Amino acid sequence: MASKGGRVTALDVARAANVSKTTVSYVLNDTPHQSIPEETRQRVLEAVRELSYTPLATARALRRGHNDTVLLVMPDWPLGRVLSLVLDDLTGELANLGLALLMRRIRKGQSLAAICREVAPAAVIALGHVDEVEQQEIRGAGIFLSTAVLSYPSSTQNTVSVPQDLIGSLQVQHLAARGHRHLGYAGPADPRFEAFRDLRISGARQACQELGLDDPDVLELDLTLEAAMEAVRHWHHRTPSVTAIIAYNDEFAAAILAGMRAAGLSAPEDLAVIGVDNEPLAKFTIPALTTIDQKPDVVAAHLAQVVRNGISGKAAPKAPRTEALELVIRESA
Amino acid sequence: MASKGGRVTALDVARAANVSKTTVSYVLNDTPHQSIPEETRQRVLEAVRELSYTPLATARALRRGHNDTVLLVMPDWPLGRVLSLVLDDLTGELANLGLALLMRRIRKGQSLAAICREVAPAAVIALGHVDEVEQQEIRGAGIFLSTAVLSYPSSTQNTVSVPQDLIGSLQVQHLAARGHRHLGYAGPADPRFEAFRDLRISGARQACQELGLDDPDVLELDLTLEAAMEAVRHWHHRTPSVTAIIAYNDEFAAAILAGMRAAGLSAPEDLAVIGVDNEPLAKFTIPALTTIDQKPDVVAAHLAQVVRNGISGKAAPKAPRTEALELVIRESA
DNA sequence: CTGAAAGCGCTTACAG
DNA sequence: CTGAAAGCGCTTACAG
Repeated sequence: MASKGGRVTALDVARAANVSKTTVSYVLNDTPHQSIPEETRQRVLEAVRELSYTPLATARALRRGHNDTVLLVMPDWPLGRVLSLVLDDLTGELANLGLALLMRRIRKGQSLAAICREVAPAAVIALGHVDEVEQQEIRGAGIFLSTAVLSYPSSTQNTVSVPQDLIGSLQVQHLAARGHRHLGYAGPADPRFEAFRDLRISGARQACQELGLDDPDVLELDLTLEAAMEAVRHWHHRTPSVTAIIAYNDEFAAAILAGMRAAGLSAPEDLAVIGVDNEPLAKFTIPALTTIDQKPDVVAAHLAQVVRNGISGKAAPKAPRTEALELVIRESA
Repeated sequence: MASKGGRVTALDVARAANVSKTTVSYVLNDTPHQSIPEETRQRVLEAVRELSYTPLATARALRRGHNDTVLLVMPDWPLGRVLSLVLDDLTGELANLGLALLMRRIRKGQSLAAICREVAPAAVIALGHVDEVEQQEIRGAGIFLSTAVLSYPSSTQNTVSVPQDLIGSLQVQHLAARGHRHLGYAGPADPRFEAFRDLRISGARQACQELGLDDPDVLELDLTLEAAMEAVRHWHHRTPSVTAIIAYNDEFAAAILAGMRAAGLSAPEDLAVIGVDNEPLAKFTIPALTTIDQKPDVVAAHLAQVVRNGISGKAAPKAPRTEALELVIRESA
């Protein structure tokens, strides 16, 4: 069946259908401004089916100048729960656009532009910061869109950012609404979380200012029961004593809850606690954890929309701010 | 600089270095059995640097017959924590082999073989079952290796399976060692978890038989406090009363713990509980959760090894069984 | 040691 | 309405 080497090519289909490769291509791509008689069309499709022909993506990509992938470039970040869920949804959204997700880790010092030149994707989603020069280079190099930066304040064009600062401020707003005036912040020391942490803390700080609260008492701690107990004691015995804790995420929140219990305190009376992420276990902590859900489906849908618009040259859609975030009130605060 | 269209090609480099494209390619690929004088070599590399030349992956792929990606095909499974971690590690491992991970969702009825023909990846990792015919087709179609099936009993060639049945049996073994004779099983009703759940349950069943325990009392429940309370009451009031619960994962385990607390029971005295996954919050439940950790790094390393061997035509390495699993003993069982 | 040339499988002006 | 031909940018026998 195949001409040689086993692979079925457009030429094989053309022969079988008694047309030229050109016609095969026109039919398969629904090329506009071509009028192909239904009868011919059917003959081609029949041959395609008959021979189980699948166009080779690399050949098409070489010709077109770019392939049907969205390159996702990840720095050394741990692939956390929320990001995983976003990617999960995103693969589905992109599939609807005929695109697959190509994941690549990028190491410090590697040039994103070089990777883009190599891969020639339809679009790029870069996690983390991309400097102006590289952005220029990428946008200039191909016609392809380069989009997105997760988690950073939206400084640049086509930036998708999950508003980390807003997370911090939502946490504070909820605690303030519950009457808390003196807040503590429990976050990680690990530099890999730095970017996220600093944005969240700064959002919290700003909200405190706006609401006339004290600046939160920030503590960096390890995720151990001992560290949590110590932190809890520190906050509880301070003057004026801290009455509510903003946790970097549910993990820290759960640690604080466990630390409180070990220290003989109970939430939310002695100390209220609010987390971030709405981890699956969060509703089963005791007391059940109040937290901020970053809606992965909203983020993924927006990301896909940005890519779609970018590829077709349209302006980026308005980024969700509060829409991507949901306060989940349970018992801990 | 570039000949036209903006893109710098091997020809531009060749001109700049005063050699032919052939030589450029030889230098860049370290083609064996070629003896290129150091001086020429340097001249080429210098030109490459000068022009910021990056070979176009699609062109190379077209020529070679396959590209430098590993196609990861996912069925409709939710991308859970463990799988995310595996993928996270895997991207790093594959990067070391010069491969990127291409994620594609596959819908029921879509032909995996067709996707492979389209993408022409260096290797395929298919999650879920792939029938024999398609396996043949994929292996036959290209020279590329098709590998892996997560979670299924290793029936076929090149199969990587995280031994789900072993998870169930490890859970039972631990509970039995603690003196429990009458066990309950708490699992999901959602059919998307069916494959995993059934394997885990069957592993648990088998272990019970081998150890002379009763068959576990399996309950399917929703992840709500109410459902958990009801289940707890059911097990507690049964005759003979169940004394330990095997949970499908930490989420179910945490639900059971919360249900127990709501029902006035305490773990592990009234009912011991063991989970699976070692979720980040698991060490902060009260009491801290005993669980089975599926070591994502071990699984990822093995997966990468399978791919590496497959590509170079070597036999698949022995699959980890117990090595990929670790019993994490805390307080709940 | 080096280069001219073929060819991987597509798409798309262009000519009829 | 249809096809012959060029060309996307590589790699690799092959010939010198």
